[in-house]
Amino acid sequence: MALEVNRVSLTFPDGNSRDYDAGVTPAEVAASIASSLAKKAISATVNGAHHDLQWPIDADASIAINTMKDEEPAVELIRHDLAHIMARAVQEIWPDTQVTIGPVIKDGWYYDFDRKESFTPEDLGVIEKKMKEIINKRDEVRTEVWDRARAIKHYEDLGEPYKVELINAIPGDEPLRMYWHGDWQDLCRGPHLQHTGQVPGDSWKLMSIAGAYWRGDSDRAMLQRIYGVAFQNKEQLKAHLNMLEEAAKRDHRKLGREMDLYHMQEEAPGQVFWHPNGWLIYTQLQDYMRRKQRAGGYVEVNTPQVVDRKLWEASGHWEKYQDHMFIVEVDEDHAREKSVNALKPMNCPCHVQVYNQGMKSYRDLPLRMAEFGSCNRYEPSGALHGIMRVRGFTQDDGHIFCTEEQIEDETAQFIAFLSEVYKDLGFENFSVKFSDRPEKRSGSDEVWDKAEAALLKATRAAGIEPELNPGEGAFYGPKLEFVLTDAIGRDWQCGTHQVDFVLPERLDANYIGSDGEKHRPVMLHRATLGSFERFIGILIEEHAGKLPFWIAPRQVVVASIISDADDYVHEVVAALKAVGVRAEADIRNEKINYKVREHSLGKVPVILACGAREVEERTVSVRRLGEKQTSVTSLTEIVTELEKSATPPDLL
RNA sequence: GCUGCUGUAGCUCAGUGGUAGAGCGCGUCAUUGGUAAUGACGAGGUCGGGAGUUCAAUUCUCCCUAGCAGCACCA
Repeated sequence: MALEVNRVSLTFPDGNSRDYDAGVTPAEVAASIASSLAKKAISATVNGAHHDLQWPIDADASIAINTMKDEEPAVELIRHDLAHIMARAVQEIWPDTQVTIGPVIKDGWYYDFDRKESFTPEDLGVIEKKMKEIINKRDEVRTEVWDRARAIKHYEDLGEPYKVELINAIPGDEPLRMYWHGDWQDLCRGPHLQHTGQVPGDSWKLMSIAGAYWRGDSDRAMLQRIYGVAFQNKEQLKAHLNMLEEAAKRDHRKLGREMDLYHMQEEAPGQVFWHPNGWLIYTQLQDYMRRKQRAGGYVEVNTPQVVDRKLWEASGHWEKYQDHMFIVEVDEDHAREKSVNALKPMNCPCHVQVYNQGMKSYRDLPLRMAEFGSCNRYEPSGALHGIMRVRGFTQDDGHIFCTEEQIEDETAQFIAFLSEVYKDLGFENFSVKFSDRPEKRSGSDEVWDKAEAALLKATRAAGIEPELNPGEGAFYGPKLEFVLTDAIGRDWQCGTHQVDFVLPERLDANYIGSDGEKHRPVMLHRATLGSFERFIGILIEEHAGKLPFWIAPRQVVVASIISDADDYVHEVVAALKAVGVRAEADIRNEKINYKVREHSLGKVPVILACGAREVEERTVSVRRLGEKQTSVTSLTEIVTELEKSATPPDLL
C-alpha cells in the first residue's frame, strides 16, 4: 500500500464527527469549523482531558472546543496563565529573581520566588501594573516538547537551579513541556491560552506575600510566595472580595471580643481566659456532650494533669513528642534526683491506667471510657490561631477498649453518634478524611495492615467514602478525621476516630477471653467535638455569632421603654428565669433604639420590649435577632415558647 | 519554628526626634424616649518589654515578647 497520511476521526459534542490528518491541533480543528471560533477558542477538552490548542491529536477522540464562556477551563487557564504572567512581570522588574513553581489553587494561584530582597505590599501594585502591560501586549503563547538534557542545560545556563531540580524530580523519560509567554519561558505541564491578551484585565488581583518552604520542606530554603485570585469576570472578582470582607466579620476572634466570650493575653499564649458568656457556651456544650455520651454507653472518668515521664516513656510519647510537651520539674527534698513530669498532652495513656486496674473480662468489652480531658501541648508559636489552635485545651476524649471483631460495629456507632451531634449543632455537612501509616510510627506493618483495613471497612460500611490523606496517621494507628471549615474556608480537624493496636501492647492492657486466656484489647481513640476550644471557634464562625438559642450565652434581654415599666420587666425576667431561660433586664435610662442596637450587636437572640401598652395588656413586644419585624405576644405564650427553644435538642 | 508585617486609651485607629489625639465605650447631669446611636460635661495612656544612638526616643537601631498572613508542624 502506498504511503499515506493517517487520518483521525474526531467526534464533537453534538455527536457529529469529522476526519482530520493525524497530528491535527485543536486550534486547526477550531479554524476548520469557523474563523470566529478559532479566535475565541482557549483550549479543548479531548477525551475528557483538558488539552492545549497546540497539542497535536494522534488518534480518534472526542473533542470539544472551549471558549471563555466555559467556566471550568476558562478559570483554570486564566489562573494558570496569570501565574506565568506574574512570574514574567517579576523577572522583568527584578531580573535577579529566580522562579520556582506556580500552581493554580482554589480561587486563584500563587508563584514562589527566590529573591534576596523581600517583596513589599507596595510591590504588589507595581507587579500588577506590569502584568497588565503584558496582557495588553497580547503576546503569543507557544509550546515545545524538549528532551531532559536540553532542558537541564537551558536552566543551568539561565541560573535557575530550582527548575533543574524540578526536572530531575520528574520521573522516568517523560518528555518535558516548555511554554513561552512572549519571550518569557517556563517549564510547565500546560495547557495554556493562545496569547496573553486572552486573560481578562480586570478580573484578578494580587492578594498577599508570604513565606513558603521550597518543596514544602522546612529544612530547605524559605521562598517568597505571592498569592493572587482570579475569576472569569470583574463581577465574580468583586463578589469574591466582598465575600472575604463578610467572612472577616464572622472571625471568632472578633466576635469573641464583641460578644465578650473570652480573652487571651501575653502571659499565657495559646490559652483561653473564658469570660462568663463564653463559659456559658462551653458548659452548655459540655452538659450536652455528657448527656449524649451517657446515653451512648460511655462511662466518664477523670485523670491527672501532671504525670511522671515514666508513663510517657512507656507510651512512646516521650521519645516522639518531648519537644511539644510542657515539662514540670520538681525538686523533692529527700529524692536523689529531680522528678521530671509532663503536663498531659493527651489522655490515652491515663485511660489505659484506669483500664488496667483490676482484671477485665471479654464480657466487659466494649468498654467505652470518656473524659473531658484537659491537655497541654507546646505548639509551635506560628501554629497558634485564636481559640482554634491553642496550647491548653480540653478534649471530649474517649477510648473504646474492644476486640478486633468489635472495631467495625464501634466505628459505625461512633460515626452515627458524631453525625447526630454535628447535626444538633448546625453542621449538616462535614468532610471525612482517612489518614494511613506515617513514616515515623510504632508497630509492625502487619499490625498496620490490619488496623487500616478494619477502619476503612467500617467507614465504608457506614456509607462514607473518605478522602485519602496518605501518611497522615498517628504514630500508633490510622485515623479518621472529621473536618469542618471556618469562615474563610480553612479546614479544621474536629472529630477523630483512630484504631490503635500499639498502645495496649506498650502499656500492657489485656482481658481474659472466653477461652480463659489473656488477650490484647484494641483501643479506639475518638473525639466528637475534638476540643471545646476549637469547636466553639468553629461554631461561632459557622453561625456568625448567632448561635442556636439553646446554646446562646445571653438568650433574652427584657428592655423597658419607659421607667414605669420597670417592675413589669423584672416580672417578665423572673418568669423566664423560672423556666430556665437566660434572661436579663435592661431598665437603664436609655431609649429603646439604643437598647435594641446594643443588644443586637451583642448577638442576643431575643429582645422583649415593654412599654405602657405591654404593662397594661400583660404582653411583650418580641424582636428576634436578624429580623426587623416585631410582634406582640402575651407573657404566658412567650414564656412557654422560649422555654421550649431553650431546651437542648437531646432533651426535646 | 521559618518568612514578612503589626503592637499608641476598654475597642477601632490617627500622629510626632522636644513625654500624645479622634470616634465609640466608660462616669456624672439633664432627658421617659416605641424597635440599630438623645444631648452636655468629665475621667482615662510609663505609646508591648529591654538595651543602644541622642542634650532629648512613643518616634531611629538592635534584642526579646505577643499578635496577624502564609509555610512547616498538629500524638
